[in-house]
Amino acid sequence: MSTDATPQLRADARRNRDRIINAARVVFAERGPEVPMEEIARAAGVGTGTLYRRFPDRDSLIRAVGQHVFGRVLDEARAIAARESDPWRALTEFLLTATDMHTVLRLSMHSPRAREVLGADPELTQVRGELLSILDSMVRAAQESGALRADVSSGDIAMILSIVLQGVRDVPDDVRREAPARYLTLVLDGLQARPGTPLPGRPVTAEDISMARVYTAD
Amino acid sequence: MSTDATPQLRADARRNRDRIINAARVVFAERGPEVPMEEIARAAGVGTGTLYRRFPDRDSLIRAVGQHVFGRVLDEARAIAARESDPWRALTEFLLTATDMHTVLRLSMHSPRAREVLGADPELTQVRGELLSILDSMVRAAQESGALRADVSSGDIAMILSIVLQGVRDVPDDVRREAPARYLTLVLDGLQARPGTPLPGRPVTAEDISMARVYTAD
Amino acid sequence: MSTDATPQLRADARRNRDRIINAARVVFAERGPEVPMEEIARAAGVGTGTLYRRFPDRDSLIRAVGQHVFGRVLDEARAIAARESDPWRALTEFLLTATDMHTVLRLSMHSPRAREVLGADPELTQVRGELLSILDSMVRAAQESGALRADVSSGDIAMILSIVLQGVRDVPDDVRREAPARYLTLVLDGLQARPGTPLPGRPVTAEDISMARVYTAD
Amino acid sequence: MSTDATPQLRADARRNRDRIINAARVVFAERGPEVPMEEIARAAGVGTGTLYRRFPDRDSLIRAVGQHVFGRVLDEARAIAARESDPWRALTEFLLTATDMHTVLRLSMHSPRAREVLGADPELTQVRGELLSILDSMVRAAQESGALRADVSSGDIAMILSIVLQGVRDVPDDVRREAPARYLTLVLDGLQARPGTPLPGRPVTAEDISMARVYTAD
DNA sequence: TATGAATGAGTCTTCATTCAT
DNA sequence: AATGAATGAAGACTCATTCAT
Repeated sequence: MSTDATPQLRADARRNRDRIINAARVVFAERGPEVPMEEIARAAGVGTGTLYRRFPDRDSLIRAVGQHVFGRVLDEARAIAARESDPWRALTEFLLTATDMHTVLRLSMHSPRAREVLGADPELTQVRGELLSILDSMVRAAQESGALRADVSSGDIAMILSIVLQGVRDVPDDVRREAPARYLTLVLDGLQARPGTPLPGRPVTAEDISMARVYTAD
Repeated sequence: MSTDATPQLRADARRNRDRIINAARVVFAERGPEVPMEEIARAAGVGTGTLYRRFPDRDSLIRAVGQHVFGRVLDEARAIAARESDPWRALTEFLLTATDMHTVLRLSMHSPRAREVLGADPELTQVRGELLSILDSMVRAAQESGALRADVSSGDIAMILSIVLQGVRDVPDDVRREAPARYLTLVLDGLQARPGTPLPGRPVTAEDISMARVYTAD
Repeated sequence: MSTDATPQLRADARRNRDRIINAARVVFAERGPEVPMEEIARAAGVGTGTLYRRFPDRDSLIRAVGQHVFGRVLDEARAIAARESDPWRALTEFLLTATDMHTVLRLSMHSPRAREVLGADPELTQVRGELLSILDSMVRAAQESGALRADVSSGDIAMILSIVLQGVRDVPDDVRREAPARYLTLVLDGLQARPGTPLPGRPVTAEDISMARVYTAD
Repeated sequence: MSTDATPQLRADARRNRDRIINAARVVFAERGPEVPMEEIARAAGVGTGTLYRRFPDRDSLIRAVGQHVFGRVLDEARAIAARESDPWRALTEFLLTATDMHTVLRLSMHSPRAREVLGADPELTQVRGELLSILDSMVRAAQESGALRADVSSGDIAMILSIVLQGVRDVPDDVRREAPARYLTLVLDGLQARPGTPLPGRPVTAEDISMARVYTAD
């Protein structure tokens, strides 16, 4: 975990904090970010009072969940960048790994409320920046190696990832589980097209989306 | 418009109904499907009493918006099917047209609540069925013509469409406007790959998603 | 009534507004300014929703009660100033009238909360300013006529009034009812003492208490 | 100190108890008697657990503060009665001393809650009784000596004291500090008026206020 | 014993829906 | 028929008090 803003905490309090974040992650995913706080408390096995002691309001809980998840993605991105020398494989692996890891986030973060809150969090903004910077390196390397078409930029990739991560619902379980990887693979084929169909619009750079929430396309 | 559940209505009442649906479409898009009803009434320029006379509760308003938008997509799909003889062009055009037409819907329908309501509406279910059937014909024809790779099915296409329609936020205006067409084009390149990378999972058929809400991947 | 910030209101809404202010005046007096809002609503014979529609939070209700009561005192002060030519009688009458009229306020306004809220209200600040200015004229005239000792100023009078208006509790009803007039009369005797005992401290002017809440000494 | 309900206590526990009472006295004065218990604990430099070990609930803490302060007034009253032979000077000195000593109490005790709790405490009732009895002697002696007007009784004096002790706020510091002595002096001048203006109401006796809380006119 | 974490009842406040005007 | 006021149930949040560390 890359981010950790809570220095010292009694062992039991620490444990509760973790349980709450995990419960919130799951419950937000299932019921949206407006679920009654009591539901989250119940899922975490604590009283509402404990929930509020740890997170003084809903927004701060949303922030904590966001930081938790983004921190994990960042760790993963760093590991892949360090380990994988082939540029196309690094990019591919990163996208698929992120997909695999964060089925959750794509569900958690759908709401104007969540977007606003996360967008205003400086800690999260920084993590997102680092993530984009790693992605940018991967994209450039893959283009230099000739594996990736030239008319896209790292912002495009981030957006595609975020879009695909939205996921689908109300389909058979196996379909839902496979969907992100399946459609990401399809897009990756499109990204290798040489020459591909001319793309409408212009390449979207990392700067373009520095104001965006990478994984929260909506 | 294909669907219309409210046959006779005085002219002014009719006008109110339309204003409300349009206001709701916009306000749902901007503020999510949980906006206070009063806000919708205000946007429509009517009192809450009038809103409730026309739509007895929030769900019925959500349904009406859904029917309105789906109806327009269906009309368009029929027109394209009738007009376009080249299968790949028909498919492409349909997807891009749907993209263009429904920036709105993708914003409106993100919530467990909306999903449930729309999923339970028989009228909407039927429209969706017709839409899927048209899409299915287009997909088969495109595969027979050799333009479309064989390891996907019409359910895949519907899901991809629904995913891309989710759209993005917090990016420059031109980027947001172009995003659906841009990434759909990219996917279409992937869909033409011969041979493409083997896709994980299995083809998703129209049956698979008959329980799904095509445009509400969330 | 001197202050009225609420222009047009449907007849029934107006009636409810008045009932709420009156109920709040009484209930604040009896139970302090932290009574559950529901209690006030019940006393006014309305639902909590109505209460909140009219006064979006507790503070705005406190403000409304304060304005209501102060407005009535101001009206009375003006009437006395216009009617009474003898300076000492004017002062005396004003103090006793205020006493008589506002048994209520002295009970309503005891709390840091109430003080803060009322102190921050510009409308109320202005009414208080006018009141002080009228009182100041009365005090100067009474001193010029020789009826009032010279070592006090209008701020002193306002403070004394506010102190006496605090009232007492847990005493027989007749005692409580008479207390303000009785002790004010006693003070008035002290105010006529020529020469009186030298007073510790210095005369308190209207400026000194322009930051104070005249009737809310604590 | 006249009253002490907690005989044996380890030195450090004793120290904690005192710190808590003093902190409560101050914090009640500043923030009213409904301040969160945690705030009092913090001001005393202890944990809430310690606070509750010493005082099982808020009421018992209010009682302890009341006993503490009243005890000190009683000690003072006894000393004055023993030391001062001139009746008017004894009365005057007592009133001004009480004023000087208890700026605090007048702030602490403004709330229905506090009143009720203190009124129900037998220990406090007894202290108050002794205090009234001393005051009664002083009043009678002063009237017999001719220094004090005859149309008042000891209950009046107690009430006046309690009223003046309420104090004022939001005025310059020097004014607030001097206010009780200044206005008590004014009243004392009124109390010497021979003949004074006829007072409305009737003399208030010690019996009349035996149910009252001397210092808690509110 | 001192601490501060956990609990949950009590209030405040919002807003979907009903109803008087 | 249209309006906007009234209602009250639902959910957020606070804090007195209890309890594990």
